[in-house]
Amino acid sequence: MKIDPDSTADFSAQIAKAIRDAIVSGDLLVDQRLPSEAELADQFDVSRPTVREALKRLAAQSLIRTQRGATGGAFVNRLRFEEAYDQQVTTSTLLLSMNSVSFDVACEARYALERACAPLAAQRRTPDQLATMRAEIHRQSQPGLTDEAFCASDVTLHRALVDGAGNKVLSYQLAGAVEAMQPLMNMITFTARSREVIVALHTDLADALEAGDAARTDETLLKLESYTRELAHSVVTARAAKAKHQQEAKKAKPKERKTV
Amino acid sequence: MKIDPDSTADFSAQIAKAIRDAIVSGDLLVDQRLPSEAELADQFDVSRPTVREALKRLAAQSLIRTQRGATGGAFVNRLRFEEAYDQQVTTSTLLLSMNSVSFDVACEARYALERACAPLAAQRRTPDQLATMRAEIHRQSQPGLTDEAFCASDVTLHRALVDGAGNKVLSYQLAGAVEAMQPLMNMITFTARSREVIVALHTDLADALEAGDAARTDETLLKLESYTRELAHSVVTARAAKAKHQQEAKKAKPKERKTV
DNA sequence: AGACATTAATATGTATGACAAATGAAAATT
DNA sequence: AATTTTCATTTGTCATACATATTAATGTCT
Repeated sequence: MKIDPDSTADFSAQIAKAIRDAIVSGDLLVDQRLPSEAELADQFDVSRPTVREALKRLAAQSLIRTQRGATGGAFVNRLRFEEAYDQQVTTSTLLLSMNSVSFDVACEARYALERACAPLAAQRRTPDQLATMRAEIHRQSQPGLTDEAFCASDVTLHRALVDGAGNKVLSYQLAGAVEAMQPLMNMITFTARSREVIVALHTDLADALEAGDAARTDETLLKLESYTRELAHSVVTARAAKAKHQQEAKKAKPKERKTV
Repeated sequence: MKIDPDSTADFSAQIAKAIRDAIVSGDLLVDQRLPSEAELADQFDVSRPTVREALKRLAAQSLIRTQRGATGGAFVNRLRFEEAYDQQVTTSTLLLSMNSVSFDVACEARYALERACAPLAAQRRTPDQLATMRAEIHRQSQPGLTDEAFCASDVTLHRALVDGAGNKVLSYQLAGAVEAMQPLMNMITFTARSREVIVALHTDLADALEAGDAARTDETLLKLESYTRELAHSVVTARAAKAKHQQEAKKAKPKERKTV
């Protein structure tokens, strides 16, 4: 194992890549122990801090875990779905917030993916998952609920729907899409009227799933999607109108400064 | 900013988490410069190597980028879809290979997701994307193609289908699902007959997309899924039969050792 | 004055050496 | 035989130094 001193990349990045490739290619197996930091430093002909930086990079991706002590060291980590979830969610959340993804695009993606689960969920959803959905629907109908709590409950309900498909890979792939939407959803102010509509649709959704009716599930999701987009749109136009109003007021009395 | 010396987690992990939270919460904005390593070391009351390990963790997740020189430092990185793709693909690939996910489960997830794109793609696919699909279909009909090249072409074709939905979020979410399947697909040996069938189905798929026929696109994808699963199943049973045969042969002549 | 070379300052990248702390295995003791 | 002690190994952390890249300021020459 050697690295290229002329490469533009850092040594630690090159070393991390070399080890990562070895893991992905199956050269290093799960739970297998890597050489100690000192040995790696020898092999790659770099210092120990440099090796450590490389190992921390891999640890950040959950590719290895480290253990102190006599029989310790760095071990190839069995990547679990739960760990992968978390990374997916943060990555997806940042992707949406940093790339000015419109609400419509994100919403379309989310419901397209959920609808992909619908037929499977109608067929396989467990009583437990159905109960989770009913419980969340009940919570959503409570009057005192904050908008954030309402959105969080919405995410839980939709996660139950996705998990209802009984396919771990599907659940994993959709976790990001569903949860990453939450910050965008949180920007919506839910009126009593809109909550009522959403709860009704959620109830339809649970009913359709309980009946094992894939077509009705799909229809309900379509309705939910269009209603959600309507809601978001009305929020956006309301904000724009408000901003315009404030701007005109400012023009009329230019002497007044911000009192925020 | 302070860290907990009594925590079980490494200092570098704690510092990475603190900075990551600041980025995710919007406390640190895109392209904003972090304090220098020396300043961070002061603020967190740790040494510079420890700060560097934390920064390398964040760099591994593409959350920051670093630049050398007088005006250099660590900057909050705008997470691009392309970078996120790569991480998604490696993560998904490892998830599948390390958790003994069955071909059926992965295949089901993949086609469920692709079918979610189908109606959108039928409506929006660009001529360019259609041309890509046609070109790959043509390549797949070449006789000299290796199995690996055939699978790679398959991935390219399906990526074009997914991208045809014209939704970046959707494309990103599905990149992992589609590409992560390739190693599993590579295990299939394609006979001339099976390639013929697949190419025919791919042609149907392109035709349906060209006609903007969502229903036919969906049907074709369903056929492709069931055929793919049939193929995989036949491979598995063939292997099992072969293994059984070899085992019996071994039993008959126990003196023979492995000659591999 | 303007163009170019020099220097200095700042930051990351890397190396060296040291010590602390955790951990398990071997050795010593009861 | 069971328990305690010792010890070797390995990661975690620190301090310091130097190399290198990059920019800004400075100086020099035409």
